[in-house]
Amino acid sequence: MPELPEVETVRRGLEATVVGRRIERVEVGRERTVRRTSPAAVVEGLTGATIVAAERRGKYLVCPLDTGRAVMVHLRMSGQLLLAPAGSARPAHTHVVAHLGASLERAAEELWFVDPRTFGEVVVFETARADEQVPELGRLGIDPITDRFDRATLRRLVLGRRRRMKALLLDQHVIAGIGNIYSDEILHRARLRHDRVSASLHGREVTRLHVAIREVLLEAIEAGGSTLRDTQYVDVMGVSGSYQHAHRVYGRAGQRCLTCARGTVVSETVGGRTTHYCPRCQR
DNA sequence: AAACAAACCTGTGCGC
DNA sequence: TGCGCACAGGTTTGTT
Repeated sequence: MPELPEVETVRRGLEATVVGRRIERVEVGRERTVRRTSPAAVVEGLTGATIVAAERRGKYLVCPLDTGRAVMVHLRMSGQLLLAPAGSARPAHTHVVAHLGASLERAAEELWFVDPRTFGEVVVFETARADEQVPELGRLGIDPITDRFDRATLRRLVLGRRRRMKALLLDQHVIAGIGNIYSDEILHRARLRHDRVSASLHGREVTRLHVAIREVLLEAIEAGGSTLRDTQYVDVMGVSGSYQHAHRVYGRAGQRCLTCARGTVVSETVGGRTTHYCPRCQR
């Protein structure tokens, strides 16, 4: 479910609400969620620690603690982090609960990790040993909303290999954070077909792609992400995003292309993922 | 090197 | 209304 814009929205929510607060108590209700280590490791690693920051790397959330450790959370398909008043009734599939002490601004609260499909993960790791304990963080590609992601960098990433463009955008080792919704939206804005071979892109196409990646992701963050009809994705306050109303191809199969007004949006399965595009204005 | 399928799970929406 | 099936935002692993 959540891609870079949704994870960034969650990160901002955490930054505004839980940074600086102490974790007083932790409950782990589902072993699978902490499968990397163990329930005891997560309880012991979090209890008594103060959250120092809320960071994002691609689709991963990382919160450094004041203990030399950090907690990594990946929401995968159906994970949510929700903030609630202490003692609130928990929704089904609440697998981890962190009890947060009161701060000057906020009363005592609970931070819930809710995840029906249980693909999501919570890992407490030692910052100094991140390479061995959370190796995937070190393998992530460049984050596309940072200043380092300039046109020259993208050009090198695209022209240096022969990958179909959609597969390239989805590869977290190349660019970190783009998933199925935003790859379709980005390629549509860049007017590129999903099956274009990366090394075949011309200079102007690289420029269009660079602009499209940044614009789509930044606009989606501005809108608080995309919440599809199953409302799986919400921010830490339980609020839905609104970028789904700005989608131009995702979920619009059979409908008129909003950009060229003449083509019809097509949906087909590519590499196991549903792919939407306009065959008329994407080449 | 790159493409593909399967695996991990549960919930929802659709057709009949 | 109920049932069964296809499908879903991600990532890793193993095979072609």
